[in-house]
Amino acid sequence: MARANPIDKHDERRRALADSALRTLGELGYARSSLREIANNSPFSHGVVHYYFSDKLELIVYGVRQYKAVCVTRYDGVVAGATTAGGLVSAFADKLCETIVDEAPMHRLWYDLRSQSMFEESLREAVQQIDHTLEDMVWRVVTRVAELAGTDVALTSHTVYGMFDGVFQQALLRYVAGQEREALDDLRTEVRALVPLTLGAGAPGAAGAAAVEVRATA
Amino acid sequence: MARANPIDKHDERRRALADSALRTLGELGYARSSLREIANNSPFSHGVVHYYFSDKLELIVYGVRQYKAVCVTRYDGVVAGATTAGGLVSAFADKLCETIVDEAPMHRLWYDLRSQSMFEESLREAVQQIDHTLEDMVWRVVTRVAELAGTDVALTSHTVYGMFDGVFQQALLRYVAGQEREALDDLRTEVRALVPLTLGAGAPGAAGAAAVEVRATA
DNA sequence: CGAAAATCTTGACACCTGCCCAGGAAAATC
DNA sequence: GATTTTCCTGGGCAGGTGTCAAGATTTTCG
Repeated sequence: MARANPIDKHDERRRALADSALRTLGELGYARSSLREIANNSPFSHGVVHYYFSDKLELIVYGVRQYKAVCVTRYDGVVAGATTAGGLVSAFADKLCETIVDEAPMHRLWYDLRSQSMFEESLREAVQQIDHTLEDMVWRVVTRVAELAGTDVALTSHTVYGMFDGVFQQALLRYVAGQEREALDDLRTEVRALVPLTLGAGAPGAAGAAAVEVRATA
Repeated sequence: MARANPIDKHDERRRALADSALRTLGELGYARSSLREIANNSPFSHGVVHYYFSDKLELIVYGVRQYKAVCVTRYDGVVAGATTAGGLVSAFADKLCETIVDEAPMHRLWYDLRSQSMFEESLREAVQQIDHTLEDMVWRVVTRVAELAGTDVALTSHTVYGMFDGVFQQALLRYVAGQEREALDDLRTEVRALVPLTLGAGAPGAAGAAAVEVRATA
C-alpha cells in the first residue's frame, strides 16, 4: 500500500498540531495560551512544537491562517444558490448568525489576534492578508446582491467590509457576554437593513435599495 | 494654607498612577505590560501599585475608564457648534481622523482590552459600559445631523455605532501599520458617505440623505 | 535484521510574572 | 519634638513562560 509523501506527512502533522492549538487558543485567547496548555489539550507533548514550528507565533499564525482559509469560503454556497437579492441578503444574515453560534471561540481569537497585530509587528502581515480575504468575501456577497437587484454597490469594498465587520464584532461581543438571543436577532435585522444601504439607486424599477429591503424584511 | 482632602489626594494619586500606566499599556498592549515595566515608565516603584489598587486588572480598567470618560466628550463641541448637517458630518470625520493621529496608542489599547473581555469575564462589565458611552456619543452626533437635515435616523443607535466603530477600527489598523495617509483619507470619505446613509428620507426638501451628501462632499 | 533517519518525550535553563510584606521615609497630628 | 498615620521602597516568593538539547522511541529502508 502506497505511503504518503514524507513532506505531506510533515505538513499533515503541522496541520493537526495547529488544529489542536486552535481549540485551546479559542478558549483562552492569545495571551493566556501557553505551549504547555496547548499541548495538554492535544495528543502531543509541549516540546514537539519546536520540531514543527520555529516559534509560538508561527504556530498560532499558521493555525489562524488555516482556519480563516476555510472560513472565507463559507459564503460561496449562499452566493451561488441565491436567486433573488432579498433571499441572498437573508441567507447571508443567517450564515453570519450561524457562524457566531458555531464558532464563537474562533472569531474572538481572530479579533484578539488582530488587536495584537497593532502591537506586535510580526503579526501584521498575516493579519492584513486575512483581513483582505475577508473583505473580498463580503464583497462577493454584496456585489452579487447588487447584481440580482439590477444595480451596483455605491461604496468601496473596504468601507463595506468595515461596517459589516463592525456590526459582526458587536454581535460577537454580546453573544459571548451571554446575550445570545439579542445579539443574533439584532445582527440579523442589522444586516438586512444595511445591505440595501450599500446599493446605488439601481437602474430598473424603483430605488434598488428600497426594493431589496422590502423583500428582505418580508 | 488649606490642604487637600486626604481622600482627594488618594484619588489624585490613583489617577496619576493609572495615567502613567496608560502610557506603557498603549505602547506594549495589555498582555506585555508587566507591573514592573509600567512602574519603570513612571515615577513610582512597582510595589506601590498594590497600595492603590487591589489588582493589576483594577489599575488597567481604572485607567481606561478614565481615558474614555474624557474621550467621550470630544465630539460635544463639534455637535454644539454645528450649523449645517454637512458641516457637522465633515467636522465629525475630521475629529475622528484627529484622534487617530493624536491617540492611536490609546485606541489600540481599547480594542485590545475589548477583545480580552471576550476571554476574561472580569473585564466585561467595564468594557460594556464604555462601549455604551461610545455608542451614545456617536448617537448624539448622528441625531444632530438628522435634526439639522430635517429628518431622522433610520437605524438603531447600536447599528450605527457598530458600523462606525468598524470603519474606525479598520482605519486604525491601517494607520498603525504605517499606511497613515491612506487610512485617514479613506476614513474621512467613508464617514461622509456613511452618515447620510443612516438618515431616513426626511420631511422637507428632497431625500434627506442626498441633500446632506451634497453638502458633505462639496 | 540492523543502521540510519525521523519523530517525539522529558527535564532543565534562564527569565519573567503578579503579589505580598517587612521596614523605612515622609507627613500629619498633637 | 514626639507620636501616630500615611505612604512608598525594594526584595523575595511561588509559580509560570518560551526555548532548547539530550535521549528514547518509532519509522524507514538497504
